[in-house]
Amino acid sequence: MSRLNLTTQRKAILDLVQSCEDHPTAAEIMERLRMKGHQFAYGTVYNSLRYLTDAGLIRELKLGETASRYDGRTEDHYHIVCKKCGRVDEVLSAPPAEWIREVAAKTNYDVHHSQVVFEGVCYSCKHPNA
Amino acid sequence: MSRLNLTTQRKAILDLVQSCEDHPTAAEIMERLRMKGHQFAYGTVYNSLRYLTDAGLIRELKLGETASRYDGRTEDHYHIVCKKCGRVDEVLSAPPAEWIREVAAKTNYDVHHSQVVFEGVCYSCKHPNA
DNA sequence: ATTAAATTTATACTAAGTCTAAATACTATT
DNA sequence: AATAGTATTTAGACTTAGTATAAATTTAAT
Ligand SMILES: [Mn+2]
Ligand SMILES: [Mn+2]
Ligand SMILES: [Zn+2]
Ligand SMILES: [Zn+2]
Repeated sequence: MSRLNLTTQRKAILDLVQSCEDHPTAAEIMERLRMKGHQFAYGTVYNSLRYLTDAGLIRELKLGETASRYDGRTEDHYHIVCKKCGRVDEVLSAPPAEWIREVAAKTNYDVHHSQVVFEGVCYSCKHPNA
Repeated sequence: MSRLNLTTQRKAILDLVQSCEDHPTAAEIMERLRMKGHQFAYGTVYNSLRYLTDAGLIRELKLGETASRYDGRTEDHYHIVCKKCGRVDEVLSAPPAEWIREVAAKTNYDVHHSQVVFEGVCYSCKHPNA
């Protein structure tokens, strides 16, 4: 509940993640920071990503790969992973509220949140002809 | 496409996973095997779990925790994790086909599969009075 | 200017899982 | 049954992603 403290490092990392069209891993973020001339300590990148995630300014995605990915979009949305090329796209339609209610009723849980990862084959991989 | 070869180790691990009411991690599986008097090499447990998963006899669950969990139920179903106590329960209702079709249409993917993990608070954690 | 608190840095460490090479166990063939 | 060939297990080294620690630096407060 302490107020937001955006240091140079945190600001640079936030800017970078927000500017991404994709969903980079921590390693990719470090690489891109280096390309922009920044040189932050390894641990600082991880600390900052956690800080920014906790502050709600970015999102951490666990898509079942070995490494987390990060997302500058903070509104609720989901992802779809191409099992051919690995690209990750946005899924903006939410699961129907009716289904969530059904799950809550059947499991006796208060359902707070759902993480959905679709898997499939993307358009480009489906049509390999340029 | 080679035929199934259930060695002593693989059979013991399969039996154990199928007998579980819960969704144990590899470490928990090793622990339980040891309790039953088995003593398999660390790597063998991992190899066997992969083998059995590839053969479709068990399922690997990636619920966003640090370690994979394993599931003797092979029919399609989902999971809900209690953020208070960590327990993992089954979710047997499938996402509406209509929603999947919508996602496929909007993303231009062939959607093969979806991984859904709900998060919430379980009944016992909601009602802490015995 | 002094002190205190927060952050960064470098580096050590942990946890989960994979890889490798030797030893062992199966299978098929003679 | 002996032999050779293939598959599996084993022990242990290694990898990857991330966390923890302690000293150095920065920032904020008095
Ligand atoms: Mn996204
Ligand atoms: Mn299950
Ligand atoms: Zn693709
Ligand atoms: Zn609970």
